[in-house]
Amino acid sequence: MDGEAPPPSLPPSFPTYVFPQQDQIAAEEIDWVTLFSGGSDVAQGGGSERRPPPAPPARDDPGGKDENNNDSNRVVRRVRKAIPPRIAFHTRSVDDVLDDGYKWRKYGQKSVKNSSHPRSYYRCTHHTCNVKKQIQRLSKDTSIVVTTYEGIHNHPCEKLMESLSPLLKQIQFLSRF
DNA sequence: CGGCTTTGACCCGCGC
DNA sequence: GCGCGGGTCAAAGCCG
Repeated sequence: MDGEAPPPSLPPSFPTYVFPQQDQIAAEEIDWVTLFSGGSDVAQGGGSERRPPPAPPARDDPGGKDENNNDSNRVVRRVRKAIPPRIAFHTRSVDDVLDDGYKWRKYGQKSVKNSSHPRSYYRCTHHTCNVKKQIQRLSKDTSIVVTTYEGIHNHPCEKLMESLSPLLKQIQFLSRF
């Protein structure tokens, strides 16, 4: 498509954070109360918010690919509408994925209704971290990328620690005197 | 060779 | 009850 409008008077590599307006982001997309009241474990794996399966329906798997109770795995992963803390913001950038310092692994992509651009699903690669994020480009303004974070990281930012480690070492060294 | 992306299939929630 | 839309899984392929 050649109708790609370049960001107006903005360096292409410099993301600009645009706070969403009320009519652009649904209110429930930002659960500030849950967010600031330490509701991070909602998105963690150890939460008790898991769907209680009293009697999991014996789904017959046509593929028969589950040899070691894949059913139970699927049952466990289904979370009842727990509404984890979510932060959605708009970013003006030519890059779909903005580098926030964390490492993400893509686990899905889906075309959504009312949008010509697919929505991408990412998950934090840290073993103990369950944070997810969705990335979608606005159909109205293709220079705007909507990033929705779900959950809170329970580990330090790798890149941040990487850049800080020399400084920390120096501080430790100096603190011995 | 290990990690990541792609992509089709599957499952669930919700509205009608 | 049914269909639609959204979210996730997992196998296969790709790449450094």
